[in-house]
Amino acid sequence: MENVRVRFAPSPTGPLHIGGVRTALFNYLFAKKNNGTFVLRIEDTDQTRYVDNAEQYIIDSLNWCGIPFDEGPGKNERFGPYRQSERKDIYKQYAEELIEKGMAYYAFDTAEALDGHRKDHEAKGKTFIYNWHNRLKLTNSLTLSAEEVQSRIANGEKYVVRFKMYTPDSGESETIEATDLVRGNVSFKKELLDDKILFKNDGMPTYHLANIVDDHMMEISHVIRGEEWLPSVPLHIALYKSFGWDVPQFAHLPLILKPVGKGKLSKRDGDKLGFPVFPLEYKNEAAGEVSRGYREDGYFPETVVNFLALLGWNPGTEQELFSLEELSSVFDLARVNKSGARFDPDKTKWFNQQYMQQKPDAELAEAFAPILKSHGVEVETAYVEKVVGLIKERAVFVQDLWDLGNYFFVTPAEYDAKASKKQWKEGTPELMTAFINVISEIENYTSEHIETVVKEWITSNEIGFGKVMQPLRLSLVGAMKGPHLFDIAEMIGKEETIARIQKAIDTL
RNA sequence: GGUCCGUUCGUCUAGGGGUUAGGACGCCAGGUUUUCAUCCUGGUAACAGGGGUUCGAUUCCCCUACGGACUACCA
Repeated sequence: MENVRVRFAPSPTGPLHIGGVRTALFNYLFAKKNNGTFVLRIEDTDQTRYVDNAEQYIIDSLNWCGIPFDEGPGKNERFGPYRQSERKDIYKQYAEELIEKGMAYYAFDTAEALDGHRKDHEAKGKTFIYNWHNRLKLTNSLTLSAEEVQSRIANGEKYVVRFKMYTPDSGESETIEATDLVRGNVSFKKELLDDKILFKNDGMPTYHLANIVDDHMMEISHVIRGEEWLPSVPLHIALYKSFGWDVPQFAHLPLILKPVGKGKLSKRDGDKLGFPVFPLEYKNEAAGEVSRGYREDGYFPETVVNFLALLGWNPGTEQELFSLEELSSVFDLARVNKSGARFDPDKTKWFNQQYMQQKPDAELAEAFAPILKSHGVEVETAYVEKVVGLIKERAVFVQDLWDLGNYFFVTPAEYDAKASKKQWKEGTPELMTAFINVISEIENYTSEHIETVVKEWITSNEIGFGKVMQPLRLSLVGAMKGPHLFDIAEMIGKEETIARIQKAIDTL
């Protein structure tokens, strides 16, 4: 494909939702697959919803996921600026161009007046649409004289610019056909479409105008975005054609739905069901709220990328674990699903567990270090790495490591009640006391050697493995869990082994 | 209400005119591990409904139902 340029164009109105991250990811993958360019454009035309730190949050999120933009604010500004608020002056001339061509018009109707019309129609069981049906009954440059329009504008009266979507009997086609790379052919009847506002009375363009002007100027070849934009495709196509511009290819991605119930995934679902819906933790200073993030919850960026990629897309093979590089080479819009995908928190955990197993011990040990520190544990990195190697197969998150392996660092403070009752029976204290003597004699205190000696002792004394091993595990670990017992013994050392057994005898 | 889009195990999905409808997550059972987990093996479970077309439909067409998006001077 020649010169693929795609863009991710979020609105800085708050933290980037996981669905937005997926849109960004699919754009990124499509760009990489086709040797294209991934552009970030900030669509901040709504001044009332602007949130100050949102843009930085978006950029940080993309970077954390490992899908940085090639071109955007402050980076390779070939077609900059990339914030629509900084491109404000560009849009007005295009709105005016359309007016001159007779394809758009000034409208002076107030929001209140329009609201009134909508309510009146609703009361009669009809729907008010500002289009060919009504436009000649309203206050605009189609119904007002040129002088009147000029004087109103000269007097500073607020106005908007509306697009003349369709006029019956004008010889134009009655439908707009579009080809969507995900959905195939879609068709819209123009007579049902409304005369969308292109330019707002605050001097800012609406999304629709700014979007197509920028996509054209930035030479965007493929528009890959959420399904919520599908209904505006006819407007956008009409707009491109009005300007005489090439229409980019469209691909509308299916939505990500709630794990249970109706509708699309929202922040509330995360709060309710206990999983993040944002890539990074987000603090809303104004509301005094903190939204959890995948990063802070212990998910790896690889996990997030992997599960997001498989939400609405599949490779057509049975492979499920993909690195970003692999995705970049196999991704294909033709294999994107049409229907919405329910989000499954369980499966995301499974992905994290898979990546946990793949991660080198050194990397996990580094991530584990702050947690150890918070528990007042300070040990050599090499020791932590060994521990991590022994217990990571039980972990889903880095923070699980402490619960799974604290006994490698501290003496058990208490013993699992159920296990104690079951494993610590009459005669056990005496047996364990004798066992201490056996341990004390061992010179070469390695896992393998301890095992040989202990097994020999158990066999020759006809004691039974369970009678020794179970209480021993309880003594060393405090519960019936953990890796190979003699590995633990070696790790904590002979003295500590003996001390723990003695403590168990004294306590239980 | 209107417009547009969609519908295969509980969930993510493969498949596609003749298949024992495949995989993954979850769940259940067994095995391994003298513990737990991992791992292995097996099991559970689906073509929304009704009409066509056809020798034959889950697959193609239509209708219905259901789900979703949009219907702002928000994106």
